[in-house]
Amino acid sequence: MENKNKAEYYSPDDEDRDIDDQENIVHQFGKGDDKSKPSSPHHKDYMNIDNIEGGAVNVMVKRERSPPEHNSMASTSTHKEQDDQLASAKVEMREVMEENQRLRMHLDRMMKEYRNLQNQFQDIVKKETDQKSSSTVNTSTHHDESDQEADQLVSLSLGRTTSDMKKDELSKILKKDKGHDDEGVIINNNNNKSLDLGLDCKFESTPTVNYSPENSLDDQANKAENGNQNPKTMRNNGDGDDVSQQNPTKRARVSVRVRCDAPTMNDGCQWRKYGQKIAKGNPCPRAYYRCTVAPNCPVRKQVQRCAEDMSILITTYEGTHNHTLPLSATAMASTTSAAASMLLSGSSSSSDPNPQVTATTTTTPTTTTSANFNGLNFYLSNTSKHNKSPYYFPTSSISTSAPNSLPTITLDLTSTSSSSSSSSSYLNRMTHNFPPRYNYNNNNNSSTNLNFSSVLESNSLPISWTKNYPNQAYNKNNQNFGSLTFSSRSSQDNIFQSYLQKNNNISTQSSLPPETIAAATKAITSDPNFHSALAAALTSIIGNSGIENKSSHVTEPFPILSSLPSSSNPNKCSSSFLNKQTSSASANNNNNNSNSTQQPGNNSMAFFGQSSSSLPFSTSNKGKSTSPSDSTFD
DNA sequence: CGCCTTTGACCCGCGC
DNA sequence: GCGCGGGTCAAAGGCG
Repeated sequence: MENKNKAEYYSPDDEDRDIDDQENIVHQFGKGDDKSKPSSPHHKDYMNIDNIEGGAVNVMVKRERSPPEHNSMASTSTHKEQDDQLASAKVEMREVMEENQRLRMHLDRMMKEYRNLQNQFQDIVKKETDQKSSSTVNTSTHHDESDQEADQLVSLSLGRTTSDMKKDELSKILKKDKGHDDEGVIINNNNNKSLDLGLDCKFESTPTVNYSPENSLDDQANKAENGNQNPKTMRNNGDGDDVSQQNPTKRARVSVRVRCDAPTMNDGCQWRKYGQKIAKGNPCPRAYYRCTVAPNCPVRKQVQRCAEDMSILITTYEGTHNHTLPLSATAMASTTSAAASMLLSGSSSSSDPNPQVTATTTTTPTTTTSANFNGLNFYLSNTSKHNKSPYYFPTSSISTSAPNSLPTITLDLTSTSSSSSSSSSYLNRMTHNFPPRYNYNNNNNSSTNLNFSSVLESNSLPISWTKNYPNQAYNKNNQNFGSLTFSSRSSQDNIFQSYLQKNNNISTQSSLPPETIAAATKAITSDPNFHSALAAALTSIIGNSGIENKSSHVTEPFPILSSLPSSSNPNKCSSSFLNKQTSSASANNNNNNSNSTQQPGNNSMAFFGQSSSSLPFSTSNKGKSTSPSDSTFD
């Protein structure tokens, strides 16, 4: 039974159909697809309200038609029985529709509240920034306040904003920034860091999205330097535009650790290798790549095997794309944005201007800020002081290193969240509280699979951020790379719980202690850093069709399913990043070396991407390397 | 032929 | 000032 089919037969738009129409649906099902469904002769009709998700009411009634030559008595009783069951089905349909209505109302209310809060937040920010700018900031910092506010508006106002910082910290940073070149621009960049997270997936419907991978730290700077930047001049001009020369406090690097057999991790972007070095302390060479999507793109990445565990690939991204990215690249981009946002928001609230996290797995007693979105570990260490650990999730490991010029955050996708029981259970609980729409597996293994893998184009191990389920498919070595979880709760609780109550299949997984809900709600609502990451993550998920998409159905609280793949290219998903695993994913288990799998289509659901066109994640580009240099480490 | 990787040389920052 | 290490350049060669 494919959800796609369900959606075809009964979409949220059809809610206002009358019952007769629904009967038609019923008959359609009866005639049609579900040949595999068992059909009991004693229950010739059955209704399976198996998935009600954000208004996507899926009602399936299978009717086994009686042959016309049945005797009249049997036929009469059968008809009566059918009528009864039809009536009950109608009743259930009404209930479902009512539930759907309630959910819509919930969503509307949430959106209204959100907008109100946004407006209030903007007011506050404006007041604060006005005060600050009048006292401590020269006029150059003013110039984009309106833009900043607009950014905040679009980007959920989350992340590192001036209001996230305490006033003294704000003024510290502003003063510090004033001491540097390009201060005006940089300050604005600073302010835009996480703000741009929400802008990364501008609500366009173009096949590419604008992306600022590392928080758009220097988005404007990059734009400014557009057109005259080449590697040589970058290196020599000393304007501070070079990645390596920028103010460390204004840049962040995101290091992604994954278990990957392939030389590099296919993140969907196009890279060109420009150097390789043997770094001290690591026998494996470090490869340097430059983004080649746009000629002047300053983004670079370093790829290196972990010395301790050669199966771990450490990819460090640095810089900001000054161009639109292929959809296949936006997933990683958004993720790194979220991570960098957390890093910078953390560092902004810290007295240490250079929080440093390495990509090593060694842990130190140093305090760190860590976050884990259901196993996606964000290491955010700070060697100088205790931090607030605003998003503590127990699976996060901690690492710090010798000082480095650039703050770096590590997304550790290698750790198995199951290894830390408390957190995994906690996170799983959180994840389970998604409405069933996110739990699209037939087996109810709600695996949110975030997949960077380049299955098709290399032998890379699918780098999946999978949820930690026992029978989680698709992880070579049974590695769970964690998953990104967006368990924003609060007012959604009601919705989700109602879903869960409605759905017996899932209810077994959904027992959520109220304290957990409360804790999660509190964590989410109280911490701006979490907001930031969450915003980025949600932005990633929702993509263009998301928040601002007025035309999207109200029945789509998170308009993801509107992008349910129907036309995806199943053969190209080299960076199928967030494929919702379904039962079909079991096939992926068998295909670590096969290039024909990991299809985001059909039963899979891609989280990242704004439209169905996003699903193929096709990055194969002849002659261009989306997964650069397969021979780097050979 | 164009684009890519490779790889030695070079540049630069930092610590001593 | 010197050495070290990280990062980058750019010529050479490979590949499709």
